[in-house]
Amino acid sequence: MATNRTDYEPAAIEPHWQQYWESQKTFRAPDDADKPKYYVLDMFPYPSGAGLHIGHPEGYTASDILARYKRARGFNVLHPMGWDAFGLPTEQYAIQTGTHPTVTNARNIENFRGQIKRLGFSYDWDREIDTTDPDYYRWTQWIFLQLFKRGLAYVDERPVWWCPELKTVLANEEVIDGRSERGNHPVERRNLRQWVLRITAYADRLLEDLKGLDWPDSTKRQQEAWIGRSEGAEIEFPIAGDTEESLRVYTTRPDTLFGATYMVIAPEHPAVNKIVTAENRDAVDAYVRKAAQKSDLERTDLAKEKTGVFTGAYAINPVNDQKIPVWVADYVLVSYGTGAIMAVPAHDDRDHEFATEFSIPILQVIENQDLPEAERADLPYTGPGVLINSGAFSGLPSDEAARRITGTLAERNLGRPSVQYRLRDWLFSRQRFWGEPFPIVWLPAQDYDKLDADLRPEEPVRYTADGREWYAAPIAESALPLTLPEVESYQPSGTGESPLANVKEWVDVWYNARTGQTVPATDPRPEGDHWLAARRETNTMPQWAGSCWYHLRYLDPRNQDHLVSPERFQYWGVPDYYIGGAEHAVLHLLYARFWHKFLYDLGVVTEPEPYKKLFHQGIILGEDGEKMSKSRGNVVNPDTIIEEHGADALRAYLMFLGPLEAMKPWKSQGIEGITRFLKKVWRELIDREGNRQSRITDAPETDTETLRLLHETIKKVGEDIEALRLNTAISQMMIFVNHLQKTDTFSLETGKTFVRLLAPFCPHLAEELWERLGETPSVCYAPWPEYDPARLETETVKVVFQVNGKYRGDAQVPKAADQDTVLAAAKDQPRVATHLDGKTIRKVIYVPGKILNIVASP
RNA sequence: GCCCGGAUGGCGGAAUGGUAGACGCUGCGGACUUAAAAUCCGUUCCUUGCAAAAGGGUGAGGGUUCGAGUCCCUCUCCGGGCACCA
Repeated sequence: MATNRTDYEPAAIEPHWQQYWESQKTFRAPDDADKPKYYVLDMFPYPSGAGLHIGHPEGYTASDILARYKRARGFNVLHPMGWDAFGLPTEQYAIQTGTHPTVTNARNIENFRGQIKRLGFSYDWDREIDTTDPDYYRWTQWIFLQLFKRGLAYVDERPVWWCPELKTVLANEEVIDGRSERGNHPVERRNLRQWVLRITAYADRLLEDLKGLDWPDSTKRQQEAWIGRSEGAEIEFPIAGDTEESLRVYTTRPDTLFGATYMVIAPEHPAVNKIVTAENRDAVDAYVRKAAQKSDLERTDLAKEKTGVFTGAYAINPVNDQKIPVWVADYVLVSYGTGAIMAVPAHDDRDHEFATEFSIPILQVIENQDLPEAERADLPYTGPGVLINSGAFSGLPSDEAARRITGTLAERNLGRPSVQYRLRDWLFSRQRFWGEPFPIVWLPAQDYDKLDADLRPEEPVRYTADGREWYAAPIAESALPLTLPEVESYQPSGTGESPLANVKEWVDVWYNARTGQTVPATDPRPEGDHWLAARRETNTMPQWAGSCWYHLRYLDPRNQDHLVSPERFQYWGVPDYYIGGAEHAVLHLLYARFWHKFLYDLGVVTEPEPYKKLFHQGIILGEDGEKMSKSRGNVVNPDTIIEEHGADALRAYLMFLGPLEAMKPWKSQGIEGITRFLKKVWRELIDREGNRQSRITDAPETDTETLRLLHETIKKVGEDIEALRLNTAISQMMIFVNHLQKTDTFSLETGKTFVRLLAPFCPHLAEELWERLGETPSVCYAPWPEYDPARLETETVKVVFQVNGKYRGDAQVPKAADQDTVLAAAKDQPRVATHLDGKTIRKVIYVPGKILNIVASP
């Protein structure tokens, strides 16, 4: 079965074993195995036209090593791969060339799959999934329907990020510094009707459950910051004069309420129009218009001066009945808190800047008495302290004052404790063709009344356009998947509508108000008055949708009745290890947690978190130390490396570069060292005729040093794999092979043990050697070697001698030697003696088996 | 501005508070060869020294300790995240 090559020729042995694994289905993960399960998940790739990037095999090799190791450890390992294939590049290619995205997608997947297979990863290809496959997105749509029914999906006309270049709206998470995350195009605000998912309903749980996750700290912190929980109070400020109006503000510092010398409301705040006085209206209107035109980049640019206008209105401070002016300023965001603030210039940097700019009084109400007298009046001061100028509350520490002021206001129904989140609801619709269609139709108001109760969401979802009200109604679950129609043009309209809106024969349907079934409007209307004329939703879902739950579909990829069957989930559960890039820290990883928690609430899964253990592989830079990019011409193509050095060498080298999580540059010369190592492994085991080396004996290993090093290597490689310290695992294997090279003879058992250690890293070579050493394939299921702790022990140990902390020699001493014996041995050494000469020993520190430090002074 | 992470030879990196530089790359010297490739051996932190050895050395400065790359404080630089969220 092994190849007949006499030399190490990866180009011959790698395809051979890849075919073997494929034909034998070596990595098929049975669902009914009588073994403990282990689920290793990779972040699945977007199959771009550019093919595999070197960053893909980095993470995938690490997970593959873990998967193969766990298999050898007796686990039934689930290690799947699939395609996150909806997305803009494929659609843009379709726009440019007219090629249907399905065609491009199939071609790209074909290419990716081939590249991945050439790397020898141990995926169970029977479980391959593709988010654009109707059998897959049927369940994405199904989950959406459940969200819809439970009131977690709604439409909202709201200012959203619109990217003129991409001709679509983007989520907050997809906008970085006023530019699109994908493509780096400028974005602007537009008011559009959008689907939104109520992720904020899960904010507290998403935050709370982070604590129990075994994730990189930085990623947890990023999610924590993104959710941005803050505790404070909402306070009611009545508007002065003949009006019932009042402004509600949110503040984290109710203790500074006496220092509020003005208020600010956001330009978009609905109260602006109601409170503005006649003489100020023109100026306010102009300001509001201007603010609306500003991009958020302009609005959030810290360097710029604060702007705002006075509304002419005054509000009453509920604690002291002071009249304070109400301003409109764009430094207050309508989308956070209540869209209005009480401004305390003495104790807030931003308010201080604004008050200084517009000559508004600044009143200190907090004093930090830990500061020297001279500095206590330095403003703004934003820390805690003791209240001053605050009526009955003066003299209280700020934290206690905050509680008492909130309590007093609550009694008068003018305030209450409040928790706010920075997290906004998730903007979930895109004006694109290449995405999951929403399983939703729109009905006019009068028809919505005819809708069966079972089809109605908890709260009606509706919007108004051209004076008519439209209501959302769900398509029957049994009618899923709702597939994408054929279209003639993929060009977005640019008006905020998807290309699907142009496909009349798809959009217009007869909708059954009892069952949710639809038939095309081009067909005759079916019998019965419960068949209503309806329009399909023409937006599609964002790319994140499919990846929110893919970890579940791998468990049961062909199930036609369930997203995942309870039995399959019962056995496989959620991934034990999830490996992927840190760039998804808040996007995919937050969305997926949200959907998974929702599925948990539905009872589809019985675990509240999808990814218990997460690891981010670091970025591999180009040889010049810069990020790889086509324009720099420093891109390393995995295919080229495989041709020159083989997949095993590429895998091992990627792991050997440095710590998996670190950002590190690629060096073409470095891979030579790995190639040399693999050739050396071959040569130590195989002679020139391709047979087992004659110096390998059948007898048990007798050389104690070989045995000790072998067991040390078993221990280190195993422990390092568990911790994904794969670079040092490879170092240890190199040390071992260097040792074998120096021995005259070693046993067959020693050789076979080493091959098993090498197998997760370089599986092709390991299979080949395994068979040539007389075993039958596959090495993948050969049990992982156990190390014998007794073999690691030596009779004597090396103790380092130090005088005053400096190395002055060492000696092998019996393990149980006591301090006096070792001290005597040390003193015997001339080098130690020299440094003790003329000195008195003040102290001796002896760490058995490690070190003997003699502290001596004249 | 705030919050993280990092800084070790010519390079990638290794080191439960216990000989800093494992392993690999590169360079240099040598062996084998007609020659080359491949392979093997030696050497490769700096200074002094023929050597033995001595001194210095993990971004900078201080501290804790018998002993610090590792722990603590201050600072510099680099990378990442957040950034008017009241």
